[in-house]
Amino acid sequence: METGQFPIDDLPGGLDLYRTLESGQTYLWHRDDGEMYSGTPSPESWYATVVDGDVIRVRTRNGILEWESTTDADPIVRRLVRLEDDLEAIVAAAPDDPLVADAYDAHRGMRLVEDPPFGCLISFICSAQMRVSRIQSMVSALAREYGDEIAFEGRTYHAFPTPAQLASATEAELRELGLGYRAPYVVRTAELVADGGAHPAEARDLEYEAAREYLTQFVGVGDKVADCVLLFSLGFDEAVPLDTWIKSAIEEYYPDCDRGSYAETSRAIRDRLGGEYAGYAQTYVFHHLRTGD
DNA sequence: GACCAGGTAGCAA
DNA sequence: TTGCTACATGGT
Repeated sequence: METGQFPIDDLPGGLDLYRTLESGQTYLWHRDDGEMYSGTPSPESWYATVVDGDVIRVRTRNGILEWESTTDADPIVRRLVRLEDDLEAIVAAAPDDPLVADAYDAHRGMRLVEDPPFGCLISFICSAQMRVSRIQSMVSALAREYGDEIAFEGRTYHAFPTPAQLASATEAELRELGLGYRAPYVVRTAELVADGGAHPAEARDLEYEAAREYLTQFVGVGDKVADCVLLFSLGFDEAVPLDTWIKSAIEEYYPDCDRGSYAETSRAIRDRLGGEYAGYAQTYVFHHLRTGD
């Protein structure tokens, strides 16, 4: 086992793992001590994920971010929870807006995540018309049924399935796991990636709106899911997914940003939320409104 | 038993 | 292009 740590005090803006990993941005982590999204974790509890076959566990205790892994996870942890982000500067540069300010104040230390592209893509295909706790259980089921098992420190972890592993699933099997009408979307998208027809990571090299358009070629991916993948996996911090919560926020707080179409409303709200880091503001507002605190 | 959840595909006009 | 509507499922 390899281990390491980061002093959180050295991170501008800090780090709140609970808010970062249980705010509905990522479904590729789980808490070792029980179910996600059901009560707050104890300070002792670990969050675990599998990246490229390596188990990575993290927790924060006494002002220290600790990790344990099957490999040298230092650079991986930095990337997954975006430790390099100057969160303090991002908050300081946020638009002068009461809702955004309240959201940032209420959830100090929440960072964006950077999920692996394929897992992120499938997660958000599953997310359509679903509550976050159920998305988590659907993604966990996919890992349990189709992903590699990896033993680490007396526990068994499940990697998110590769495109080929997921493409081997049938629609009927995935319906059995409770994916409902998303089942064929997941299978067809996995097949497309497994066959080499396209890969979500290829969107990284494109300009923002072209990248969003690129991602919609995957089955089950519309503008909103595409924005989630751009924001939570591909480094497009300006992406603002227009989900039900943000739409109601637009209706209540930014009615002039409602331009009818997704593309035009997206431009208006991105501009309103500060442009470059609009997605950061969106993630805080989403979490703030959804949790009510 | 409605109503809702980080929406999208398919089709008509 | 834009505007419907069907689509699964579990929790409140």
